[in-house]
Amino acid sequence: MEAGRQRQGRLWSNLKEVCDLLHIPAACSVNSEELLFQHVQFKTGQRIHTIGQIFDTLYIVNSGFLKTVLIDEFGNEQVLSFPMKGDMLGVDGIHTRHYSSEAVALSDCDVILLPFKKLTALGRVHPELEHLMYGVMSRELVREQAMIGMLGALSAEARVARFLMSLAERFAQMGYSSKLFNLRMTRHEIGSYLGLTLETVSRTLSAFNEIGLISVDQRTIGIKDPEALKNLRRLPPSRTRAKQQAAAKVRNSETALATL
Amino acid sequence: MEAGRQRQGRLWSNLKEVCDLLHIPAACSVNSEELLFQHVQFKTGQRIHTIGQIFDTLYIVNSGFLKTVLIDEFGNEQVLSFPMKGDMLGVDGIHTRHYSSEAVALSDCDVILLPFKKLTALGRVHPELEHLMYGVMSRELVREQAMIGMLGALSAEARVARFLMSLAERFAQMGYSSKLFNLRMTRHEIGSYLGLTLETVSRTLSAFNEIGLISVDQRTIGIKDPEALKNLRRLPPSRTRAKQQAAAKVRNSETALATL
DNA sequence: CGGGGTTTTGAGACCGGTCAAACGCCGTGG
DNA sequence: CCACGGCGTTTGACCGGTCTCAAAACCCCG
Repeated sequence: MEAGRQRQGRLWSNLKEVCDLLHIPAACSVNSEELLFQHVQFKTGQRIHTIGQIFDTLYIVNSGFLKTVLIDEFGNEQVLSFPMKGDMLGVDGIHTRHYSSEAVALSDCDVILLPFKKLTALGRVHPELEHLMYGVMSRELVREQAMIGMLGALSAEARVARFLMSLAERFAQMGYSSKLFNLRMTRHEIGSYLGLTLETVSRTLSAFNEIGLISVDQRTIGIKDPEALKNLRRLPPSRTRAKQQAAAKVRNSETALATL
Repeated sequence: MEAGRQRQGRLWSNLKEVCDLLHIPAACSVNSEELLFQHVQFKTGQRIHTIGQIFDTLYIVNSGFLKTVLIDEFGNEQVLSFPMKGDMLGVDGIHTRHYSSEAVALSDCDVILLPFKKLTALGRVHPELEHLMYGVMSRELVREQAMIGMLGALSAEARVARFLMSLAERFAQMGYSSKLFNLRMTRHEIGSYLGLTLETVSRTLSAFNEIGLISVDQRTIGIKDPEALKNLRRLPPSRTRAKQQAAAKVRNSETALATL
């Protein structure tokens, strides 16, 4: 079972490498050379896990691009996220012991397996690791909250603009260009992710292109005016503002944490 | 510091009571009579925590109704959830050490404080508790995923219908009537939660009332045709179905978990 | 060179948002 | 006790952003 990490070219990672991948500077007091996590490769179109499948492992993306989807009672896909390097998959399976979403590779991928049992056992020995787990799950939760906020309040154009900028940021983080990159997903998948139709996505991209905010050539996107994209908003709630700006002032008055 | 649970009428809970509240049949091997968690009361309108405030404790609702909201750069509120008995608050604060949302009491509330440090320390001693934590966070994540799916794919009527049914279920769980209950939130808050305007919410409720699906009297809602409400959908994606039903068949072919 | 999937673009319909007015509920104070 | 005012709700009329349906162009790959 103990393997030399390099067998068949990069098949195992130690704890430190996993932490680095998650962007969590875990104080690795662990001399973790001997506890290794297996890598698995997936080809484009393959599924990492499916809905209803028994949960027993979490996944971390080491390279490649995927999507996670919900499938409703009619077989309609709802895209939930586009995980890439450093993202964790499978957390939704913990609660019911079954994955509640499906993860599909949009490109050839390299994924690290984290057997959940093993992980929790380790967490008990190494508190930083446990904390790391909570942190990753919390991060995921915050991301989804932002998503809900976006779906609930922004116009189509604003959603597409933010989507592009968040992609640009991710690519920058990974060391790629944030000015020029390739979309790994179809317009349909983008639309599903953003709560829009593929036609609306396409039209919006064309419009951005016209105005000179971006350049579009099939799935190649060039970001030409990041600031404009970042600040692009539509005025879906316009009347509610005055009231809530007033409320914002009052908000800072008392936080009412009662007697602790 | 050690107190007799009944001081000032029900101010402390032990671990077992907390587990029960979360509907998690935690194998309480813990003789938890001596480790107690404090209750705190909040009056209508008070905030349990605010955005940016330093995170150090999680909360469990023991009684009452609240809302959690995001506030965007213009002061607009986006309602994220309506927590009630048994729900956990504050998980979003773990990642950045600051709460990323704000929790407000919609009625007088009784809330249990779970100091996070204390909790994780306990988790190390009692594995079931640790597992419980993961479970609750995962549950929350699944709930938000469902929310995203709803916002991304359902019509206004379907959203309102589902909202009413999910409320009915919650009330049933808590032992109240699922056929007749009071909304604790305004139309505006419902609209924000569902990604709609308050007018649309109002109109939709009126329409349901006309058709005889529900009865509406201010904030008192009577559920008259649960089945119809449960099955109510609109056909926003109609063309995409054929394709994806076909895909659903293929899906079961091979799950591609590679060589484990 | 052909064929399936993806993308673009157009024309039209409709859902849901916007703006506006009136009503009801309720606590406050004259 | 009633008048008042604030807030939440309802309802109407209108408008516009997105979806729908359709057709054509494009790309990739065999």
